[in-house]
Amino acid sequence: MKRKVTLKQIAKELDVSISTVSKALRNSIEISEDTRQKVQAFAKLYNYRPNNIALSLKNRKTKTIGIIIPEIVHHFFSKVITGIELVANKRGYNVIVGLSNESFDKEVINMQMLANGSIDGFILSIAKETLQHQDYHHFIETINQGMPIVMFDRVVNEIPCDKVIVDDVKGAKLAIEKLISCGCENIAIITTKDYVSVGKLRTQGYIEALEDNKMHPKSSLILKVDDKLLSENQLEALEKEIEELFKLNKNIDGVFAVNELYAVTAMKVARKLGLKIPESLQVVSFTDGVLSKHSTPSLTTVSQHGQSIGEKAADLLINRLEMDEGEEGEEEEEEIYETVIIETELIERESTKK
Amino acid sequence: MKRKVTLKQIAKELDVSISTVSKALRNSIEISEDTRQKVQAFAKLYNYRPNNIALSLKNRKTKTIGIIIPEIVHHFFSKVITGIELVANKRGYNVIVGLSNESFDKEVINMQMLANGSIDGFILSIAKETLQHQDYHHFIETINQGMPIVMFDRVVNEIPCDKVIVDDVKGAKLAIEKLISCGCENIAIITTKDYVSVGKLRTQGYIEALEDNKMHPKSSLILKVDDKLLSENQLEALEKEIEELFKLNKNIDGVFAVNELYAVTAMKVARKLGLKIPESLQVVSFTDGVLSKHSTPSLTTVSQHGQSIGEKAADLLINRLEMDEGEEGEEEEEEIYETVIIETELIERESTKK
DNA sequence: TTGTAGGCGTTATCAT
DNA sequence: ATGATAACGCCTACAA
Repeated sequence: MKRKVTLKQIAKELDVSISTVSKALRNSIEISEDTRQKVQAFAKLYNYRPNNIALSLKNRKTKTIGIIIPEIVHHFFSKVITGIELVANKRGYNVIVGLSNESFDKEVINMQMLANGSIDGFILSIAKETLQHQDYHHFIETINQGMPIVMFDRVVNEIPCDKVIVDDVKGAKLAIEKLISCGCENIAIITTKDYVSVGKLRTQGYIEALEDNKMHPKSSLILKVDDKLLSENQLEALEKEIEELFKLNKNIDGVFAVNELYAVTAMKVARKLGLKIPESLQVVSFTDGVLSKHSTPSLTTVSQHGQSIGEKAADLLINRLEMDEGEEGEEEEEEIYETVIIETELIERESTKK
Repeated sequence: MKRKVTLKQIAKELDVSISTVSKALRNSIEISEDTRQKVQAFAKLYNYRPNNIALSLKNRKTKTIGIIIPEIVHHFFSKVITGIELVANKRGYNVIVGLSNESFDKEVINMQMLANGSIDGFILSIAKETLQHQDYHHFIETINQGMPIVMFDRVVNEIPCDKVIVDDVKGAKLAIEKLISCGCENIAIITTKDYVSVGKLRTQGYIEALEDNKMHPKSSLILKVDDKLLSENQLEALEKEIEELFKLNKNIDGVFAVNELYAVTAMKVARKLGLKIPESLQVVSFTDGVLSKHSTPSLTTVSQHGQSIGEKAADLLINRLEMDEGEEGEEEEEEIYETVIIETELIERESTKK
């Protein structure tokens, strides 16, 4: 097995100095045509490739991006990664992934592991636990050390960094307006407890949309599910809560669910109760994933364009990284951070009327 | 913004040598209690962390694992990543992800990017295109350079490396036997063209299981779908092919689909044709993902245990990496490679009878 | 045209 | 008990 060949070895083999080899390979005009040829031929033969680690150390930049997300088995997050990877690779960067698993500690540890030189900057979405603790010191510290962060989806305003989000309020309004325009008069929402920021915002959009249309939001139609029911796989409990909702409010003719799983489960319960979709009950969901497309009936959803979010986040981060290059030491120069809003889109399928 | 502090800076600040600082931080007994305290206090204050890149360069190992998979927006692959990440982190490794997007070129490029020092070893699943070209030189080269590879799921025997696979034949038999034991007499299979290795193996399992039970596999019941229909999002075409299958074979009472999407689509078509599931048609699918769990009816599936696959792959790789440590140069010592088979499991849900 | 030396941050070995 | 030096692999300013 031929170990990876280095400049040094080539130099020794060809009996020239290391710097000659280095220059020859970079086609420096300082080097004679002759040796250049010789070196390049040899390098090609032995399949020489500069060692990334050495380059990183020398250039003080790794050309890799650290991603920290709560979980990867999740359509939205994997779409985002796809987007990040796409533009990262296009711009010569690699992507290293850490999972927080919704845990504060794992988020902190993972960030520390990566922040010690392994990466140039972070793209991340905050863990639920961190959101609850409201402890953001690890983000602040990372940023203070000169490592830029771009947050997406689950962000928090007080952190000075670029952000890419979806207008959850607006997206929810899109959904509700669709239901209203299709004749719904008693629209329920299935959402999460308020500490999940996106759940809260979508609920807010629901309420605003109703009010905009002179309809009165009724608290009995707002079901705030404990999202542990989701993560801990307690489908039955979720079904029971939803069934209760329907039974206590027989006049429900529209449902807005803040995620696919709630939507699919609501449809299941509804079917069990004899409701026809979309004839007697219409359903719209947030988050456009696999379930929506392949459920029966397929779901009308508000798409967040996860991939676009990833692409934008990567561009923001890399722009900042490469911007910094010019002005290394120039202390505290009134950084301006951007918050990009990716437009949501209503994707109409079979769970609503035309 | 206080840049990351280095040994050098601490040394200067405290007016000692770099090596003293280094030793003090590692609690060397060579250093006086006094200076040790002083250095450690200072280091803590400035939140000193050794630079990973420098360590990697010095130790010639990065403590990171490169993953190359065809795509990440895919329940199975993200489960595998979860598994890899879990044990990698536990054993002090990071994980860097590259997507081949099923393309040969991207697979090669991604591997090259990572193989130049960024990682210690690969865990990968081969791109479809590579499987078709049957061009595996990039794997061979990587291995020859002393960088171990662990392949999972889509593997190819001729490459000398550890492998983690599922017994696709056996898994398929599990599915067919379930259908037979539930009274099915005309079982169709919806599978892929043969160049997709797992599709081929599952088809083989289907045929063997039928023969084992003295039933005659009929070619009219074997639908080999061009898997481009899947990736290019041409659901209608898929539906049409399946509808055709049902119409030409009215007596079908069981369907085995080699993936969730085929299964869900088959159920959709069946429902359209007025077939009741599971009363008049039973369905079993390979690959246990989100769709199976949340479709209506929920799907009986053969679970591949993606997370276990990932965990096992990571353990195999890290074991090999840490084994190598002892015997660096010891040339060609009759490497023994392992192929681990992760057992499949039948998960019974509503699409089959009890 | 080629080579030397220094440095990126660390650690290990060998002085002092 | 502390420090100088070399090395990991690469690049580059400067010297020859």
